[in-house]
Amino acid sequence: MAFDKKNSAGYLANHMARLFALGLQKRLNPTGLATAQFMTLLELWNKDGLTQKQLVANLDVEQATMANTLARMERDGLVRRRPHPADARSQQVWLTAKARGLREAATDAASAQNRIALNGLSGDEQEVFLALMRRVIETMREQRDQPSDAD
Amino acid sequence: MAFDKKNSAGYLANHMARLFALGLQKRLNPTGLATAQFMTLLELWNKDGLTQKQLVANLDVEQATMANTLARMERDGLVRRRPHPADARSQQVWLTAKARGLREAATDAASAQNRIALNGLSGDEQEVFLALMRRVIETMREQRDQPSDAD
DNA sequence: TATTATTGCATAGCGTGCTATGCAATAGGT
DNA sequence: ACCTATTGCATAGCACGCTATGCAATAATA
Repeated sequence: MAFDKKNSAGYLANHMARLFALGLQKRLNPTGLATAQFMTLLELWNKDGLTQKQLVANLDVEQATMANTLARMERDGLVRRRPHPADARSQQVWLTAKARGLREAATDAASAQNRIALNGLSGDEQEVFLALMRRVIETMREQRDQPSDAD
Repeated sequence: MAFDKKNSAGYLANHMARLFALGLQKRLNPTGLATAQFMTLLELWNKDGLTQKQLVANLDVEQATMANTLARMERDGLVRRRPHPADARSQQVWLTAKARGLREAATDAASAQNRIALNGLSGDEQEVFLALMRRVIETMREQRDQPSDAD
């Protein structure tokens, strides 16, 4: 029996994530935000002045990825980076007024995308679906963080 | 109530897909394949000599994305593109012996990644999970393909 | 048949993810 | 105090997704 993509969790996850990203991208268009910028803003709206290291930990992306995202956000006038008062290696990331003003429109866009994507599922099914994704994510994170057979 | 990423299907889908991609990438390393190359090979192992247009339709990616993936695959000696006998605009994509020889190792790698990712779910839960993803994908595809308010 | 529209593909440019690497600042060990 | 480790970040290079655009071949139409 050949490998069947329609029964492959990874294949479906990739396809689904691409569709989510496209939909969100389109809905975020009026705000001028890109998807990774929105993800980062979610953290900063919640707590301003985080360091790059904290953002990396919260969002589970690589440090280099976050450095580039922050550079684009600074270019676009969404954040400013200021030296950390206690550690000259580190910087704190602070929102601009512009970024603070985009919160409602952006979260509305994301909520709309989620609502529409899950439109075909009952309330119970939606809960089950989120819970299953959280469990699969946790499994893969543990797997990743346990090299088990390090050289 | 603030937007909560842990209850956002899109956020979870993105995180999950990144973890799947990383895991698959690592397992595919011995074969030298990249993830999009593997996805494309899945189609060609099943039916050789497809056109770029057919690959685009089967994998639901943009034409330009597939053109670049095929260029990298040709560079890596996985496929050759030959003119279509009936339409000079089109090309057929043919596997090399090298690509044919990678089938088992690559599909084993993907199966292992899927197995480990779903390790924490019961057999029933795995079926439910796949079915829910398929439904959400279908919902978003329909949404995307219905511009509804075209200009 | 000549003109126009469509189709199939390539290329450019960019966002977002990764690994690998380098550098400056801090922390630790002698 | 010095030397070495580690830590925080930036940069380079690449894969892979997207949109926008251009070109050549085919199809459709007047």
